[in-house]
Amino acid sequence: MGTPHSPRSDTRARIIEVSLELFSEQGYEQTSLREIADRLGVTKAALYYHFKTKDDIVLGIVERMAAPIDEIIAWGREQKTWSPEMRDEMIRRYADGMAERAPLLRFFHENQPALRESPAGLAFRERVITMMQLVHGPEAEFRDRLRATMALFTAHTAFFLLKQDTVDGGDVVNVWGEKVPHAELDEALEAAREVALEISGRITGHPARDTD
Amino acid sequence: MGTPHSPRSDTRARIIEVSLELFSEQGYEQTSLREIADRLGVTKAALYYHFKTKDDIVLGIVERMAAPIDEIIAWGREQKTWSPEMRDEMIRRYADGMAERAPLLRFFHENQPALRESPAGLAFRERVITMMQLVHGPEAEFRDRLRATMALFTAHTAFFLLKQDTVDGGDVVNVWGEKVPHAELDEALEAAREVALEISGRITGHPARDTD
Amino acid sequence: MGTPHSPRSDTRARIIEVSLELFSEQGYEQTSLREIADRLGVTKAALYYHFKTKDDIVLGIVERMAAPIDEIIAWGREQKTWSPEMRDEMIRRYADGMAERAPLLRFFHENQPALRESPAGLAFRERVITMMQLVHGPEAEFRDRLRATMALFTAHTAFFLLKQDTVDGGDVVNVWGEKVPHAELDEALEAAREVALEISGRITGHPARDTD
Amino acid sequence: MGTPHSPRSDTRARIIEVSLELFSEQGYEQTSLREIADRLGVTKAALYYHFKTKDDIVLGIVERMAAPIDEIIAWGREQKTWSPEMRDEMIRRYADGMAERAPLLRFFHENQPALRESPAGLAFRERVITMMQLVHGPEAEFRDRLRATMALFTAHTAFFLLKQDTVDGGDVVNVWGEKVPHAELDEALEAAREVALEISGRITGHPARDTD
DNA sequence: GATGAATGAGAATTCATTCAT
DNA sequence: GATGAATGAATTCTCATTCAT
Repeated sequence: MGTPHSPRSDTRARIIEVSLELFSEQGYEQTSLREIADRLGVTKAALYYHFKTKDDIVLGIVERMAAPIDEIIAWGREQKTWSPEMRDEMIRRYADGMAERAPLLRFFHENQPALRESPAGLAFRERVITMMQLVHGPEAEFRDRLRATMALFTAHTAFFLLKQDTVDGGDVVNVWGEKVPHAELDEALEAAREVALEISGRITGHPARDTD
Repeated sequence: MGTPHSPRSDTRARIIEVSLELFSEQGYEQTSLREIADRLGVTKAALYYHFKTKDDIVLGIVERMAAPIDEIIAWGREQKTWSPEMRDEMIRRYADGMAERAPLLRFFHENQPALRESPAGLAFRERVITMMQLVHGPEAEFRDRLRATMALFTAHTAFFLLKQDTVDGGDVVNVWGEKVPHAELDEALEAAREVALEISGRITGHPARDTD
Repeated sequence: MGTPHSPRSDTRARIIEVSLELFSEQGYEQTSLREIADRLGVTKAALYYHFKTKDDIVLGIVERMAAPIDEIIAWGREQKTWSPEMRDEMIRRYADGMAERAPLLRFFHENQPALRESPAGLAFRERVITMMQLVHGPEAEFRDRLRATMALFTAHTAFFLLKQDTVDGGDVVNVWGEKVPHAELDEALEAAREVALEISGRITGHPARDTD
Repeated sequence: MGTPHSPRSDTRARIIEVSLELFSEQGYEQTSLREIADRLGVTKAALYYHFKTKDDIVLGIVERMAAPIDEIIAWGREQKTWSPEMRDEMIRRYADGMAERAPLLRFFHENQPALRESPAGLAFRERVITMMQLVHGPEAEFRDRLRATMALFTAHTAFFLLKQDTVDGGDVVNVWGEKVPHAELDEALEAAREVALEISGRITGHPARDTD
């Protein structure tokens, strides 16, 4: 014990991976279980061995993918009092590693109607709200809450503006239809962090009070 | 006689109204034509008398509802050269009247996967892109384009944060689950305009050049 | 009176014309009333002013188009006794004027399942049977009945083999995909008559007996 | 054990069987998937487990049923040069076993409009054309091509003239409404072969040349 | 002589889900 | 761990037909 001595079924992991990929690209409703199964080279029934329902797959996605966000939240909670420095550090940590987080965020962002009622949707929404509360601090007024929201959104919006629609092999095309050299991607992430901090920088907050 | 002959059947208009309502509340995929027909007290086939396809209803929605946005675009185009004043005026006009525009924006915002390929989706996306270009001006760099995007998003995000999920009769509940007195709504819109202008205020642009 | 002094509605006639055209090209089931109405520049409801049902249009077609066949039948009945000469004259008369008759025959030939039960279908089938009986004469045995059938079929089969699928403007394309110069059409009709007579020529019949 | 394991589910085969039966009796358009499913005692969805589309069922029919025709074609191709003997042997082989082939031929013969564009229709039409080409030999003139067509048609026309519409229990009724004793059926097939050979016998062809 | 608006019935198809093996 | 076969419920859409105007 201690050592994971058998790989067991990595199918579960692959289902999660592929599902997120497809859900994020085409949408939750637009992706059928057959499609997921086909891409994995298994049958639909196999999916049901690992997950009770389609929605349950989403729950699996959240569980496996939300860890980095939970870490940010955990860090935020550790800081006993809210401060502008902590606020900006939250934003920075969120903006960093956006590249890996993007599919998950895109998925939840663009599939609100399908997920609104689902346990997975609720689980995720809760995290987002917590993040925002930590950014704007306790008892914030509407203006600050809005700023916190927009600062966080900015990070992935930047990413979607450069969303990767591969056109004729590997080219990144932005939302305006222009081709984007790969170099710009880093530049964009840099810009995202900057603009997000601009927005969060206006948050006044109540530094004196507790985070919770 | 004397009175202008009333439109023989306003069914078409009512279909558009009800559809937008349902699409915006529940999502495009989650709303079936049966539901729309039922709420209107007609049969599904009646919908097909007025619209060739479900997607065609969305096109109808865009045509009837996008007029105010087209007006803003038209105004923007009239200004022959880009300037910070014009930039902010665009934002102000967009933020005003957000209350009526909200369902349309929410609908497009939350149903991207379903509309991405559709004619209606393209028609709308085009408008959004044009709006953004007018806000950030010609030949803008990524940072400014991102700011323009976020400034516009801020307007309706503010609205969604206060989205009206009637719980137990008529109460407005915000995204954090708090009940919101109606008074706050105006306050929120005011805040939205302010924060949006904060963001757009950072756009440098190239004032010398033409808008197009 | 006596002179047709007002054209009245020629719409009825045009419906019949266009319907036969479409039914013959695409099939009865494959042709919707909307299609017919559209091509005529009227509404579906207008069709119902002139005909009680879709099937009634077919009846109209038969009534207006079957006259030449009725003439052949009438001629056949006038000949009090069956004879090889009369047999061949029937075939010749049938083969002549095939060009105009073709759409009607094609229509009935290719839409059997749809017309089997319909009054129009029965009305037409009756004529065909009568024609065949006149060709093979009374109390014929199966072999002769089969020959009569094939002789008559030959006439329009020849036509279908050269059926007019206009490819890139006016070219006639036969069933083997070859382009056919217009000259060949007359040649084909000539061949049809010849082969049909070859087949009917084998019919022995019972010359002594009455036609009926 | 010992016995070859029986095919797990013969549903696919039964779908093909029943579909051909119904398509041939009532026509392709006139037969709904519900009807097929009902007669099989399964649900419509079960059909979709085995076939992607209604048209795909037809493809299945062709694949399973066209084998005997393919064999005749294969035999024809083996004969390196065309000859009157080969021509007549083709006809004989085609006429034999007409009893089993009849539903398939009737189906394609009477449902041309529905199948014209479909893959299954094309697959079948191709076979028919190949058959005809083998019968009339290479570079035939129109007259001979027409004769080949009619000779082949004769075989199943004979069958349809005696088509089995069971009226009041089991009686065979021909196209003229007469009851037909079962004995006549063999007689009819014999007649069909004879008349078909009469027609093909007139084909001159170009014996010197290759079949292809 | 015709239209605009609507309907009822039914069609093909899709999909998440189940279960015996 | 997974499959093959099947289901039930729904969905979009089409079509002939009706009828008040």
